[in-house]
Amino acid sequence: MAVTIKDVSKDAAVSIKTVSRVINNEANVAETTKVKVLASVKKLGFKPNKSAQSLRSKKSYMLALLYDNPNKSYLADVQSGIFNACKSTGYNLVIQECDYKSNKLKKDIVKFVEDFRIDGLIVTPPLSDMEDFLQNLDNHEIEYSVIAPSTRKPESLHVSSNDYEAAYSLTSEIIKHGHEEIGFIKGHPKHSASHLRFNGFVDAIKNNGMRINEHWIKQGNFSFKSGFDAGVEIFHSEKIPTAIFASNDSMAAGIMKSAQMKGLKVPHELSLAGFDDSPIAHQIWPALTTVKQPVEKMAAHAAKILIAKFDGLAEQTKSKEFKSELIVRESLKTL
Amino acid sequence: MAVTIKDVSKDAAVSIKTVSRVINNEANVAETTKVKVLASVKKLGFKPNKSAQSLRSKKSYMLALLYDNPNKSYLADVQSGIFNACKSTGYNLVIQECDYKSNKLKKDIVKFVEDFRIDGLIVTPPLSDMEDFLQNLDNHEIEYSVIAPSTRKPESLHVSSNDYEAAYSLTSEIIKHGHEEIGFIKGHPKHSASHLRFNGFVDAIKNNGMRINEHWIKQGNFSFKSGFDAGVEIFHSEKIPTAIFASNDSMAAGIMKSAQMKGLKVPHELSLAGFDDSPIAHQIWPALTTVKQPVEKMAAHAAKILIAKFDGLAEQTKSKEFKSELIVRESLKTL
DNA sequence: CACCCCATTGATATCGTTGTCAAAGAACAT
DNA sequence: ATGTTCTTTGACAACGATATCAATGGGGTG
Repeated sequence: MAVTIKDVSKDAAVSIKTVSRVINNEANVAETTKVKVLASVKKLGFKPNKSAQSLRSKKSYMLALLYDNPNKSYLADVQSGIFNACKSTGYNLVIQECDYKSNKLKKDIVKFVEDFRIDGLIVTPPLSDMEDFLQNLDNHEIEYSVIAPSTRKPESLHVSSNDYEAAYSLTSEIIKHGHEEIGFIKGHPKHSASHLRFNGFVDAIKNNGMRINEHWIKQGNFSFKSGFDAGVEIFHSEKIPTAIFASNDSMAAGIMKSAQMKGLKVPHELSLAGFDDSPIAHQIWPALTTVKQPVEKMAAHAAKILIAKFDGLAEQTKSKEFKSELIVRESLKTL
Repeated sequence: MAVTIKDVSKDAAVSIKTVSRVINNEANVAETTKVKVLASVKKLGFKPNKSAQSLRSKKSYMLALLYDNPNKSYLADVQSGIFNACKSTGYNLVIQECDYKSNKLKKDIVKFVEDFRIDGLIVTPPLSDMEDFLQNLDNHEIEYSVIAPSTRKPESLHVSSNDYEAAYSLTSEIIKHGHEEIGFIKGHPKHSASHLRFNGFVDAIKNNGMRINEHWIKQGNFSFKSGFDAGVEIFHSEKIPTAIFASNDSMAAGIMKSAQMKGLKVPHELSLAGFDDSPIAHQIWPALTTVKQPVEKMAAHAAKILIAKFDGLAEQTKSKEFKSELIVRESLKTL
């Protein structure tokens, strides 16, 4: 039924092995032979049988995405990016949900990789920030690529974003709008992005000669509820800030809810900013000023550098930092 | 390195083929032999090599999820459900984004299935509502399971939800809250759920002896923007309803935005209801009254019935209708 | 011209499973 | 006791690719 290498080899009048060489891009194949074989491949519509390749070559052609992140829209974007990157390469993706708090995690993942013969992992926050977890993968010689790691060893495969700079410029933007009393809601403490964003905020405040009011700095965990709770706390105090920068959009939405319940008008009485540009950022009113990261592109690149390494093309596709984009919307008012 | 059938066969002192029979649950294996083999399998931690199985048996052990639905949270839930169902079975999932409007769709999907040797498809709305598309799969003898199909042939594999009944009871609930002037935003016309929900609304209105005001019935397409636009239109007219039922939460959120921009207070001056219980439903204020469908469970079941068919267990796992749950939140006010 | 080297190619074994088919033994009917 | 059928088991081929290693031949060197 299906076209096999054998059919191609007959059509091109070469040996099976030569066809194999061509489709695997091996060296030492004469250019004329290559052209001939590729013509036959195209003519017959040949697609190598993944199972046979995998069985013989011991590669599974499967990547796994490791995540423990309740943000569905982030997950969807990451997946979408990886799938697109895989599409043309013959690799497949499986998704593996994790529990970063589990003490069996390290063992479980090693077992998972061995059981399913996964070729490589793509690791997302907060797992990407757990040094011992990554070290364990190294120890077991498991290949992986990291999205937004806390430390970026030059030899590791990773993609990162400029969280610090983005938080710095968003904060500067808020200041430019005339705000001097600004609150901040920190993200999940296990995510390195939380610290980068906070540091960006702090430095922007200081470099503008302003001071931080500790009462307006609250610990959140990226969830809507944590933002809501932080808002309730802040609005309970006698003096409230004129603007609040939340480390992500969900928390900003939470604050907005608590503000609206308190009768505070956004942005007239309180300006708000988030981070991520999740769908919710423009599905509430007023729409959130935020920072958009190219999550899909980052994820795609994370997959690409991993695959490039497998295919021996590591030189062409390297770790990279992506730039975020500031999006100013209605929730930020000029004082 | 890895444990193979051969190792197990030696340990259990039977032939390779007998081990194969046991792990595939084939008939005609003596009970004592079976026990013996399973003990060895467990002892050695044997896991069959998927590639070898696949190569020999011509099955890929891969399912594909077909979707063309911009709702990320819905997609995430569907995926999550399917992955969970696959986990214990040895099947894998690949995700395939489609364009339901493409005239090459039918051909593309057939090619996709053949190229990747996909064992079966899981089809989501709106593809699940395209009769000719499904018919084409039948013609090519491609196995599939449908989520929320418009017509439910008894012999087809599908899972459905009680959209009509849920819309009927949500509408009744709104009426019970004292509303007599109720608007409705229809969903995407290609989704059968849109019509089911609308019919449920219409019948509830009529059975309560009330009348429909055509000016308050607007066509949407499930997007936030279509809800927003519908809201703008409705609020532009001289008389506005006391409540609006949108066919999903995104559109309800869109209406809420347009209401708030118009200065209308929800729920004091306008009650709102959505459908789906997406994250946004409780991330805006006031939180939306809505209907929660067990999307994850439905998707898991869709995968299960498909896999059951492959494994010859079709009798045990059948097509099924799932019940939705009414969730009343702040956006619905008693008049 | 003889020699060696390297680029190119192919014959054959092999990956780990399942399919095919036949054999052995148990159970049952005649 | 004999033939027939059914259950249980195993030997061996096969799936479709890649790995290994040897063969071929053109080009360079002394």
